[in-house]
Amino acid sequence: MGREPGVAARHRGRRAAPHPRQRRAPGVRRDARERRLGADRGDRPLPRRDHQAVLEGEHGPRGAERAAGGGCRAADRERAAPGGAERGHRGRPPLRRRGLHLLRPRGARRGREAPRQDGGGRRAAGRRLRGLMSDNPPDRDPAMHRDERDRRRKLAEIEGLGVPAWPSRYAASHTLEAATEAFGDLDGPGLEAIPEEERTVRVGGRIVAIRSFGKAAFLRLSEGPGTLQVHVRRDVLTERDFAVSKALDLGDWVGVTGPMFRTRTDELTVRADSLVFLAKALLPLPEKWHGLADRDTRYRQRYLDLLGNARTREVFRSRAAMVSAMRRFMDGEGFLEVETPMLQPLATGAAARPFQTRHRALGIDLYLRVAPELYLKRLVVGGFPRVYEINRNFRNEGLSTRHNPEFTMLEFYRAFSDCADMMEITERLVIAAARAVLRGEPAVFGDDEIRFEKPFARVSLLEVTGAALKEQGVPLEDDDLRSAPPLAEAHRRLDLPLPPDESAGKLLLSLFEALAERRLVQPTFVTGYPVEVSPLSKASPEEPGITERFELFAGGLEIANGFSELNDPDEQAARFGEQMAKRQAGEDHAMDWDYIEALRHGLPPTGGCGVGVDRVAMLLTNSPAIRDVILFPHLRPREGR
RNA sequence: GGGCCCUUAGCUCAACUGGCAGAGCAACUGACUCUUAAUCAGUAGGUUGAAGGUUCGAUUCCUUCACGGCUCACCA
Repeated sequence: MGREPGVAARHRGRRAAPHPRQRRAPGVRRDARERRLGADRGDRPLPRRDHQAVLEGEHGPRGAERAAGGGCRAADRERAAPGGAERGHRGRPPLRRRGLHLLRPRGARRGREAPRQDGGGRRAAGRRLRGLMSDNPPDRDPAMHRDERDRRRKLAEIEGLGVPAWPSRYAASHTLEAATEAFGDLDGPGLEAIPEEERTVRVGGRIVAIRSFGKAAFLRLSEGPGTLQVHVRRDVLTERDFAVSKALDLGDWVGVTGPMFRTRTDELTVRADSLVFLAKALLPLPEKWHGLADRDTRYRQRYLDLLGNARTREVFRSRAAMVSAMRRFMDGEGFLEVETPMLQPLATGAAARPFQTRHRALGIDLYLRVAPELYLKRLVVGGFPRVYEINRNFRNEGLSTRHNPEFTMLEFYRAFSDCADMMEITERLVIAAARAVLRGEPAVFGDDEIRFEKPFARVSLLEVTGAALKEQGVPLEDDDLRSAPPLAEAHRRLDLPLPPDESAGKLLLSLFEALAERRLVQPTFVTGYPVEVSPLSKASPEEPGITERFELFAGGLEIANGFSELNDPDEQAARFGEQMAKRQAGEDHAMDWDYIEALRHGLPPTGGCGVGVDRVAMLLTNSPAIRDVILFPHLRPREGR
């Protein structure tokens, strides 16, 4: 609420003196100026059903009505008493809501008759509904877009013609995409050579462009990934269908039946022999040239973004393709897809602040999970040696271009595997995901080109951080990179804030994140994470302070984190204990005795890995912000207004 | 929470050093039966985010606030 249009509408409603408008009988031709939305492609394909119906003889207005009437009752009534529904509306002026004239001093001054009709029970119901939604009198309701009045008037015109305004069903013979595919290969003469019945289609879509010529018009329909032009002619349509066509607005949904042909400019087009009204858009489409540009509106009203911006639709198609490729890959590797609790009594598996909630019946507090990790490993204990889950995690932290409070992670575990195996499979997984979206092309991410090709670089945390420090003019010896005081000194010299826990491991990781992470553009496995920052990974037998763990970076983003799972229950209990002892402000660690008990039943040597699905989607769709790959990202709630 | 930036018609944006607030698109009225950002003629649409200050005069300069963005911090 409180979006710009509403605010402006409020001002206008209060003080603007609308220009007097001629009253017209329903169905009278409206303006003939053309309107249009930038041509684009739609998104979802429509289910193909009854595609043959039209080709089996349901041509013409009759058939169209039948389809529009949702079957039936409405259409049958219509046939029984043509124009019957019209009577109730005939003679009424177009929709104006009662009391509007009070706000129109100029019109009144000019002596123009103030509109004061009720518009029928349906109108009244709509008004009551709006009354419920808002404390404002309807005519100054800020929720009423300035264009909505006109659109409601046209809706009334359509209803006044006896046409069902909100039919239930539409039996298309083709999706727009399918119709284009079926006839797109034929040129004009080629189409003419086919009998009309055989090139007749029944298609539906949203009107995204109207170019009107008084007695004829071109409509551009959009539906799913398809788009198709429709030619409307007065000498072809029934009088009523033509009247409906004159009352259409951009954004409305219609269906048409007629033969395909090619225009003089060679565009594949349906000649509308009949036209069915399917649904009204009371609010206008996003702006036609620039699309929807306002970031905030794009996120808050994603449907408008999808409607107006082909690029947005493409991003989310790519994301879907990527996720299904990941799923196919895991299935192909013999992993079992599982679902583990989102509501957990303890938020474990990652060091992050959880969201807290309450279960009434049980009388307990629960947390939204921060990671599925410990549950998935319980499943390995239970005898599912390969499991994975693609699902949401919730972390009660700040929002940024790389963080959304809920994000999607693919997490998988494989028995008899270690960190190195996990790197190998992660590499193949990420390449498979990239291939599904990019089809072999390198990923363009900002100014960089990222090549998801075997083998990904491998580098140790010590090496890469040491090199970055050296470049910053703060060279440290290997020993110093493992020791807290020199690492803390490096922070001071580089004017970096110290992490709350000043262990050597945290300090090293802090320097890595500050100096090195962003520069890992090509896919790179970083290995050798200190034990202090890896409480769930197994320590290396050779280097006691170092774990068998890796993180994968690309485009400067962390996209995966995997390790040899710590399966010694005593060691795990000790690590949890250390964490609790060191508990810092904000860090909310807990001893998960239930998990320890599971480990005591014996977890085989297991490798695990989590992949940030949103982050990978960012890389593969060249999206600089995580919000661009999440359909409905979290935003600060709108205030005031 | 800190820093920087933005806010002008429904949308996208102009408006010189402080001097009558504009355009395109959308809307509305009219013309037009093959258009492709169709075209043509006309109409309407603004408390320039809010409040205060400086000034003869504020969209413009100053202060505060609000909304939004970016960024930093937080985020094993």
